[in-house]
Amino acid sequence: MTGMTDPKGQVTRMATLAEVAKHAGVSPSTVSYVLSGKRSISDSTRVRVQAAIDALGYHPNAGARALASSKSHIVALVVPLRTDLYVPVMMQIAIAVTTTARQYGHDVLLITNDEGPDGVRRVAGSGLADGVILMDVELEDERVEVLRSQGTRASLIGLPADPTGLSCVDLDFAAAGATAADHLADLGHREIAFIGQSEGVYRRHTGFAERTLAGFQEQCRQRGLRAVHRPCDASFEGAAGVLARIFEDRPDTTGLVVQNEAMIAPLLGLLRSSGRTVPEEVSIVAIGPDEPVALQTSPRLTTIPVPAQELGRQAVDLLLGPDAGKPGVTLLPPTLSVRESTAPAPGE
Amino acid sequence: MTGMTDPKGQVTRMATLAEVAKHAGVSPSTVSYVLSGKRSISDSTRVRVQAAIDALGYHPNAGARALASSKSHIVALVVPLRTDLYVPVMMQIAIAVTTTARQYGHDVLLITNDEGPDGVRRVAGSGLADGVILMDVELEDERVEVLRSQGTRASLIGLPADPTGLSCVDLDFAAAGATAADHLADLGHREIAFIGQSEGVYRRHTGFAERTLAGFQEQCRQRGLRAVHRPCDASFEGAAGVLARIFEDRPDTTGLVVQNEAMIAPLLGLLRSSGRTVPEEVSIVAIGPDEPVALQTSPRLTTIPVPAQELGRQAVDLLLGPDAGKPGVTLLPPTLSVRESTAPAPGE
DNA sequence: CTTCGACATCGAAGCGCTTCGACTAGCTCC
DNA sequence: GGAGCTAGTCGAAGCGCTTCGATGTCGAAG
Repeated sequence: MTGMTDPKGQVTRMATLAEVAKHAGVSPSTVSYVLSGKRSISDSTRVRVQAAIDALGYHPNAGARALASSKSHIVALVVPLRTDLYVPVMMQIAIAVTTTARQYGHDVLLITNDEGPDGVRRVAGSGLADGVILMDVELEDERVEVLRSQGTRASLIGLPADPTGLSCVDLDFAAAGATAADHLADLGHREIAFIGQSEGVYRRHTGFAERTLAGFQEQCRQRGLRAVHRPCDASFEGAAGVLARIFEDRPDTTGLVVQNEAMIAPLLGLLRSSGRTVPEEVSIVAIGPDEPVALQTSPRLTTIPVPAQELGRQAVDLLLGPDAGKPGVTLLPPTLSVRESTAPAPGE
Repeated sequence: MTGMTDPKGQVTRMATLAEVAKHAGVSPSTVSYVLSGKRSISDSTRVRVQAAIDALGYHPNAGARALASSKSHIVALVVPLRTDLYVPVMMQIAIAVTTTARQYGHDVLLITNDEGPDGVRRVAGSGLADGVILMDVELEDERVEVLRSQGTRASLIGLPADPTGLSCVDLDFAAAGATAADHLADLGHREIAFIGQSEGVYRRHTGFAERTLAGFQEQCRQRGLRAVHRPCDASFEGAAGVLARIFEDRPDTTGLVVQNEAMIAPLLGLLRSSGRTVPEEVSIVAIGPDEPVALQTSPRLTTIPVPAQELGRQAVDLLLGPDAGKPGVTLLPPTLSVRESTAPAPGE
């Protein structure tokens, strides 16, 4: 950041507020108040100051501003390093967070989880960020403890075991699981299978996977469906093995609920090549993928999408919005987009 | 950032360097030199200061540090909003950039392109970032002009039309296109098709697409292959249409080069259901996807991967490394991973 | 015609850090 | 034995901004 080049190509020092003040013939504090609007300013001076700002190409210095006001106007977004969760959804959330934060005049600092809880400590402790948004929250999450003990402003995308005192937002995955079961039950399916995330995800107690499963199983019970759950690794072989086992164990299975976005394409391929048509013989509900993926397949998928954009937006609102800091859990209701991968059970 | 809670749960103000100095019985400047290592310090004081730091849980204040040193230790990463480029690759780059930057003691600020060139102007002009990394660089890119005129430290992932004075790194896409052609030629294919990005990508003159195509076509000419190029939208119908047209126009086509990651799965599905086996009847080389995708398909894909991780790492090295600031273009040589989607042409 | 508040502006005191001399020992070297 | 070092430390001057009184003006209220 050496400075700007003037029309002659000379590098000039960056303009300061004091210079703007001199150029406009007012005191520095007046310029500051013009910028912040924290005190009333006459139209005439406001115009003059604005002109000076434009003339000098002035940008307030972020460091100085942060020091003086002890507000950095930065939020930290902690993203998982892992690649076993659906990447496009992460990206969508990250982008939604960034654009929403900009609307509050904030920027977003990207923190990867390889620093673990220390990343949060560092960023909050140094005043680099005014607040923290955590993605991929686990049930027992060290980072959450750090946030609590530092009194850091934060909002979580996902639910820890104990959300006391925290702002959280997430899809209501239990309801999503139940909705999927309901949809298949309504179509007359009686024997269905749930193809989930890889074992590791369940072992890590990433809440969403367990909540989905619980909601699904409970609803199956209530609707009298026979259901099995199969974790599934993100590989073609994984999908093939799981699928084969399902139809071996329960040849009459006619409905599949899939919560493993990466496996959708392989599954469809496998079903097709094993001669089972979708949706005539097997119906599929996908939990997780958003529009793009669902529409790229053939047949188009009936889905319960993760509202990535909305999650990102709300996380920022919770952090910076009018009633920021009020703890509470926001669960977004799932929506079912019925497309072409589900149909009445055979013989219905 | 209210502060820390002490063992009794009281919120305490954050420790300052001055307090650390007092606690250690030295002057503030000494503490600063301990932290920065810019002057020699006796072991005994170093130890005492370190003890004070630990005791008080001191973290230097980022804003003050930035103001005093006019270095923010932040780099801005400008990511495209668009979703028509391969998202996982972007994400991998972003993560590689972040972890590499941390090794240089820097953090990463995420800027989305919805601000356009102004985002770059703002971040550089305010001293928020020490440098900028641009992704998805277009041939004529406004942001590049801003960087030039502000004299901002920057490195680009991708190549603008005129890279004079800039540090750039990218995959050698021309070589990648040539390598793909070569591989198919070596296997005896004579009639091949290039399935590319959506028309929009070519229209925007995103350099990589054009460079790939040029390298591919040139090599086809030299090897005496008949080749056609077909842009392809990211939808199932798009893929279906393109594929149908290819085999209508040139029924003897036996090789496909695909530079459109999202379309790989649909294409494989379509080929299978149209009764063309891969690789016995049709060989496929994919340019772009990295490991995960290539291994999730069946058959596993022969690919020329985009070395996302390496691109991210090098972009940061170019920005912060030992000989930062030296302009120049780094083109990474493509690698061909031969897997199961390519085989000798039928009848060879 | 005072008195009071609202409005508009200024001055100065920091915010917490870096950094540049300056200073003190304790050496070496001739 | 004084000149010239180097290593180790300190003090003070900012970096560019925000913010809190203080000050001056003017019209409305009494």
